[in-house]
Amino acid sequence: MFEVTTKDKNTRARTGRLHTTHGVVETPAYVIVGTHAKVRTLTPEDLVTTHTQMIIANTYHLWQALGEKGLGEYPGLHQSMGWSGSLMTDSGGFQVFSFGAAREGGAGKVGGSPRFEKENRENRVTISEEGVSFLDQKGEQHFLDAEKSVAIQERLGADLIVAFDECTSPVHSYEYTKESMERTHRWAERSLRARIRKDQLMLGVVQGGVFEDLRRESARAIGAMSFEGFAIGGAFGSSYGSEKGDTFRELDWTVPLLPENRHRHLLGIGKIDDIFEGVKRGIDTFDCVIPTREARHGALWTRRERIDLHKGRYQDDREVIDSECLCPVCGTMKLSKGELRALFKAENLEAGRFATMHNVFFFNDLMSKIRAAIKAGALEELEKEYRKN
RNA sequence: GGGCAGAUGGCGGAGUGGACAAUCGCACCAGACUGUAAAUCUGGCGCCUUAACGGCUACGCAGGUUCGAAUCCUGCUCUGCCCA
Repeated sequence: MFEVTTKDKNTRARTGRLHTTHGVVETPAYVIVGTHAKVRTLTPEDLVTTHTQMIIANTYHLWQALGEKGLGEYPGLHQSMGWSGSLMTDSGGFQVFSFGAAREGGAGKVGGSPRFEKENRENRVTISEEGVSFLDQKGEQHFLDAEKSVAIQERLGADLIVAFDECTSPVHSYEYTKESMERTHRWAERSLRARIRKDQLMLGVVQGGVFEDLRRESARAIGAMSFEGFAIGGAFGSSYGSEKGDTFRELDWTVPLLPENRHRHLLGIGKIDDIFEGVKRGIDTFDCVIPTREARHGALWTRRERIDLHKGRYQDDREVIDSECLCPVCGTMKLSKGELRALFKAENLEAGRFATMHNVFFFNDLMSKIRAAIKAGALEELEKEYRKN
């Protein structure tokens, strides 16, 4: 159940409370990614000290890791992770893209170039009306469809689950995107029908790529279904990161067509600027690997800059990452950039953990400040503090 | 004093007559990362040139052999080990 608690006067931004079986998520909120039922490098205690409200795990990866037998005996994500807060699982729909079109198309879902140029790049996914067949590295096929995705998600036991969908690529044609979207709508209905448990919330996923009429059509279709909430997924393509005007136009097209009093999630986004853009367009929750992955890669987010600790200039830096930050690393340990850099250089695994703690705290703190700003009618001022240009 | 081994780009360390400005690793520089096949990947890394399959200078120093030498020869300098 979701309730809107405050509405911004100038934008579609709002604060809210998402009630799950494991508590209340104050929104707007950042959902921290823990694909394999673990937020990489962090302990369960770290999740608490970083003020994490909700974590998202992944259906496809856990299904593959656990197997049918493992799933049957699985104690549930909460117990497995030692996490008593709110959890969600993605449906596996993103893997339809990341193992499929992303590999052969050479595009990320937000445009751009292939990330691993040397790897073999054949599409390992076969999509049909029924579902999706994934070819693993041993050459075996694994079939996932709406019913199976929901069944797995019910076994995993997150508070919030996602209807099975196909995440399309920004380089997909209009014709393909339309065909895929319509199929995703059918999968959405199948996902709803496949539910057995009553204690989980389910999000339907709006697709439609970068095409306005498809996005609107998808928002209307998915928005009319009996989901507890809605997610916006797929390609943002050319709109993403553009300098002017059209940034997140997909949200302008879709959010107004979704039920006002239900939860809205933006799948797989984002960075600081994206968060503000999303919040202003009425998004309640976000999930993204940026805080955790970039932390492991040595990149630290602060209000003023993004610090790449691998740079030699931080070798003898005695300052903490961010003197204003109250995270365990900056506020309590007071670890300097030079010290943290040394840990990275020594390949000490604590480096990734400390960096992740900082970034996760940072994004959770950003959301907290956004909530306060919306309530105070000061969202614009807050945004200026975080966006220098 | 004698014997042996070795001196290569910021460091380590390949190369032992042409395809070497020189494998590779580290360090460094730049970039990427957005529902995680990612604690990862890409590019650069002698100097000049916007750049180059362009020019220049280079493999301890000085000569020599050769069409051609980081690679062979001679001497020198230095370093390590061994014997006196």
